[in-house]
Amino acid sequence: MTLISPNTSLKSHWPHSPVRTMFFDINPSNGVPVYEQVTRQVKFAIANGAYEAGQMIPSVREMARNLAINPNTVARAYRQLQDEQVIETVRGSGIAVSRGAKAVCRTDRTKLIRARISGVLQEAIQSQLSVPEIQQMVTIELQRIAPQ
Amino acid sequence: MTLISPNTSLKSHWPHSPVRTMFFDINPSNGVPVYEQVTRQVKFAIANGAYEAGQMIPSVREMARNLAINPNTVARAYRQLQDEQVIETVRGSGIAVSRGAKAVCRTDRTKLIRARISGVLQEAIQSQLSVPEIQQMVTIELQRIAPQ
DNA sequence: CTTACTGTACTATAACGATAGTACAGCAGC
DNA sequence: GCTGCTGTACTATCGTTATAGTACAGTAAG
Repeated sequence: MTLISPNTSLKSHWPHSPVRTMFFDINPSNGVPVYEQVTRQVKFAIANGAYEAGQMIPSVREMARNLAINPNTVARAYRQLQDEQVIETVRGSGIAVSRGAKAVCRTDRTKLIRARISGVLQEAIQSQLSVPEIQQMVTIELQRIAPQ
Repeated sequence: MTLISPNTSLKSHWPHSPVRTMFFDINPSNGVPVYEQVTRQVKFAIANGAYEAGQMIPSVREMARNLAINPNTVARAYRQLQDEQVIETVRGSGIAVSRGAKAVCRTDRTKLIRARISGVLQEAIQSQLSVPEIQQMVTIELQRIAPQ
């Protein structure tokens, strides 16, 4: 888990939001490509309001340093986010969150999580575990992860 | 989804179980390596009793043909299962399910599914979705996958 | 013995993800 | 103008996964 603060030392062509902090968690041996983990977590951060529209996000090199990954990997993630209109580049200055980003990211977040849940449940059903067994596993694990 | 019948045309040094059928589902673009999908599903089949101890499982080449994948990939999966003592090779004849396999596979199945569920739930929590939201998603998807 | 199947062991190739390093154009601040 | 940052665009290398093809030793059945 890495602590990341949005970059506020540079001006964009939009007004800035107040400083926020965001937690990122990259797992290189996860099966999920690192660049996808980055795009996903930036989207989640925007969905949560950790990054507001117009705000600058950490530079490619800074993000790479913080996550202990290669700048090229971050650049690839940012390129993808840019293709999806989530962020806009201000050449020479940095990268800013787009205007409509929050709504898009909230939708994407729900879709992504729902798809993952669906996949796991399919796998569980296919492995011949009973529905009550699966429900119990979910309940116990959820209790363990998010107590109370 | 591919229908696979256990190979009963060959004799092993153990008595045979009656013929069973087993469903395999390989997704090449899943993020999960194909050879791992094969090992996992063979384990699940043994856990379910679809393959009993002493019974011969489909040959490398037959499995590859049925799943439309490369024989080398199947061989790699079988090698891994052999390392884990789940199957034993009878050179020239084929591959048989080991004696203690079922218990091992049942344990492994539970561990694997539990780990996947835990991972997804962690991701959901980390993405700032609320516990009730997650519970609702699980309920709905489970209902959709395994109705009634 | 011959034939046809087994598992196993290579080599080679391709695709993809990730890293390392270099380079260049644009902007901010001094 | 100079310095230091920014994004972007390469090239090269490495490891993993998957495929294709070939080869060889062992077994079963005729």
